[in-house]
Amino acid sequence: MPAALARYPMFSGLERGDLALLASVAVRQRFEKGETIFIEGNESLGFYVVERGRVKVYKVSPEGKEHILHIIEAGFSFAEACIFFEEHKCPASAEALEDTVTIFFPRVRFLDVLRRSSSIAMRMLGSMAGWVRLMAEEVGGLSLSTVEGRLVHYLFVLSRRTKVHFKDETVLRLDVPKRVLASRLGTIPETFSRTLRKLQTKGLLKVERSTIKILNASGLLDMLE
Amino acid sequence: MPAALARYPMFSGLERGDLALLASVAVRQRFEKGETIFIEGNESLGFYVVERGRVKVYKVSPEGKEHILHIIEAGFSFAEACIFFEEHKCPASAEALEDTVTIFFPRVRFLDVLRRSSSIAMRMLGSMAGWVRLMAEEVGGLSLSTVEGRLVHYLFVLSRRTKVHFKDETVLRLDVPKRVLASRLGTIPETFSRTLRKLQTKGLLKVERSTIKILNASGLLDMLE
DNA sequence: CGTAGGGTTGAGGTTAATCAAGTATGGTGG
DNA sequence: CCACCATACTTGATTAACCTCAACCCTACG
Repeated sequence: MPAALARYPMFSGLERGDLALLASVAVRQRFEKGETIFIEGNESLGFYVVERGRVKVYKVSPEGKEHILHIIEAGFSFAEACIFFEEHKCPASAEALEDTVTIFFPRVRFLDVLRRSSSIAMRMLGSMAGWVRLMAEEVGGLSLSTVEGRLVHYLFVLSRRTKVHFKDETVLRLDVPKRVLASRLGTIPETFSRTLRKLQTKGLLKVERSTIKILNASGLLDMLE
Repeated sequence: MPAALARYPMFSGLERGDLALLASVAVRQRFEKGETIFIEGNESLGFYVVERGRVKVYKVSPEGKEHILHIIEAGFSFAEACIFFEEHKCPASAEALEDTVTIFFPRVRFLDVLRRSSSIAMRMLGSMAGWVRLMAEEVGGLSLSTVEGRLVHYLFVLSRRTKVHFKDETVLRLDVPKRVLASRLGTIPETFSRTLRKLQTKGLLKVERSTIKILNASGLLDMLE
């Protein structure tokens, strides 16, 4: 396991000893598609790195509506912050979007690891900082933009993540059901559908099932600025 | 200076040696009311603890509208996360809301401090985790609530911060101009004003200048659930 | 007394949620 | 292969929230 941990961005480049230390507390966990990993308000037990599969982190409003904060792809971590809260209560819930394998680091033992290795602590700081930035952008985006703007922004980010250039004729594949995407963008499937159609009507892109072809990249990007 | 640092929640209870280490890199900085501390996109130079005064952290939308993410009160820190970003670019801007004194920790020297003291690193992790939680709540609140809900929530948080009980006849003092509050709640002064009036019409509270008297605490709290 | 800034109010338009109904799509059992 | 159903998605009509713009009020202050 130690060497395997180095494959994850969060741990890559760490010394052998650090990796061994991490491995000594790591536990592999499996979740079926749709299975709950933890629920908002419950005690945080530790943090997770996704080895295979995909996880959604979400909050539920008082009225019962679900809003997805993040979709965690294989290779990335989540729930780091929870282990540092005084009452270690999770501020959100997590559920496997597909059959998923995670590497789990139990809270108390992992806190001890952090105290012992400043290299690992620094990685953790970097990882948490990434979350802060992401959420800062999220807050900015949510409060300042329309659904249309958020959707275009999502497509742009998606293209970077899949490492394709965002230009005319580029074809993007929506990797999650549209209703999940709608929740991710803070809206509902109906509005999502209509927004996609509007962009299509304007000739900016073409939708076919779950693939989207960019027809006018500069036109789309103009909407972000 | 070392002993003085222990007054801040972030550093309280640290050993003498850690405090000395911190003090050796700390620098006191002064900002006039309205003065910019840093601007989104610029390189992060370090992180700050507010000794006196108040600071707003905000983002500006493409259309030029400002949205305040946080108001940092005396005693609290901000911009921790920025020093860990690869390109260390600030994801938001900061400006003094009044004459302000900060304790500034330069990035490179502070990173060295973190490597040397795991106690300080753990404090830093705790502090960043606090930001993650705050922003998670913010995202939840922004996307799931109406202005009315956010306003009531703000009043509730304000009462906790000023350590008064949130019940009938409680008088709260808005400690920032209403237009700042509007921005903090992700709206504009007009809507803010109307929302306040609506709550008043419903007999839930009474507004006089910048003080608010709670008339029906349970009625207000019902709106959050 | 005039002006400026913060705040409030009104009319009108836009965005997006809700409710209700319709159209694929993809199994599953016969 | 087809009838059936469940689920995902789409579309339309209606409604509520809230932003925009424009005007107005009030207090402070020269």
